[in-house]
Amino acid sequence: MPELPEVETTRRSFAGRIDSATVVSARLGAALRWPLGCTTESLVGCTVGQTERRGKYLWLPLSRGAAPAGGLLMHLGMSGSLAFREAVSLPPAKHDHFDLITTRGLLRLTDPRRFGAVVWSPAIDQPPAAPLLAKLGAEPFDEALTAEAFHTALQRRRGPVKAALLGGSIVVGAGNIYACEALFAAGIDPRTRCDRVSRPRAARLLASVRATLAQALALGGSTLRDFRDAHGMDGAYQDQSSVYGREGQPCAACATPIRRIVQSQRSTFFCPRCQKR
DNA sequence: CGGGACGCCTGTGAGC
DNA sequence: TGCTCACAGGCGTCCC
Repeated sequence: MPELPEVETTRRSFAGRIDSATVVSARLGAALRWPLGCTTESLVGCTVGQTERRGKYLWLPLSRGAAPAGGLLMHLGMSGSLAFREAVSLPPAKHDHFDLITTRGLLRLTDPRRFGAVVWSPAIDQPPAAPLLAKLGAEPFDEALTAEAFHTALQRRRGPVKAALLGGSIVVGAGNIYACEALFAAGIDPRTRCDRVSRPRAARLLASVRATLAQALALGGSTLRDFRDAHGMDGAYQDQSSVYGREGQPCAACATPIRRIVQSQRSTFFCPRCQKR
C-alpha cells in the first residue's frame, strides 16, 4: 500500500488541515512496531506544525507556545493508512490503533498488520527518530542525486539491482511495486548485479524511478485507498502496472509472458525479453 | 560495509 | 463449511 507516492499523497491530504491545531487528546490502541515513547497525556496542549516527509516516514513537529516539543515520527508499514476527519468523536474500529484528536480534527492511523509506527522523538535529529532516518538514501527528486552519483553508488554493490532499489539506501521511495515497474521501464533485468549496470543504463534507471514515482504521485498515489477496498491488487494500480502482479500475462510490449521470481524474500515481476542483464 | 534470512502482525484467497 | 498454506505494498535486526 504505502510506497513513497502514497505516503506523500497522504501527507498532502492532511498537512494543511492539521497545521496549527492543538492536541486535545490522544489514544493508543494495540501496540504498533515500537512504543510511542511518551504518554498520550503528554501530547495534550501541543501545537502541530507542518508535516514533513522523509522517505516513507512522516514527521509531525510539535510545539508548546514558542518552544519546540519534539514531534511524532509516523510510518505506515505494509498496511497502514492515515485519515484526517473533522468529526472528532468517531469511535475507533478494530484496526484503528492511534488517534490524535485536535482542535481542527481527528488524525487516525488504521493499520491491520501493525507494522506501522508512531514514535515520539524530542527532535527529528535526535533519537529515536534520527537513527531511523540516518540510514535512508537520497530523496528520489533531490537534484543532488545525479545519474553519476547513482551510478557510483551502484558500482559499490554486487547484489541484484532490484534489491538495491528496494533497500532504499541509495534512493528511497520505490517499494516492491514501483521497483519492479521502474526496472521494466528502464529495460533492466532485476537480477542484474549492481556493479554491472553501465553508466547510461544507471542514468536510465534513475530516470525511470523518478518517472514511475512521479506518475503515481500525479495520480494521487494510484494505489492509495481504503485498506478494505485496497486489499489484493485489484484496484486502480493493477490497471496501471506493466509487470507487477501480472505473472503469466503477456507483456504489453512484446507479448512474452511476465515472469515472477523471488528475490530477498520478495516477489519480483519482470519481462524476460524486454528486460536485459 | 554488503547482503540475505528472519520476524513483526493480520487478513485474504486458493486448494482440499 | 472449515482447515491449511502461500502470500501481501516495509523495514529493523541479526548474522555471515
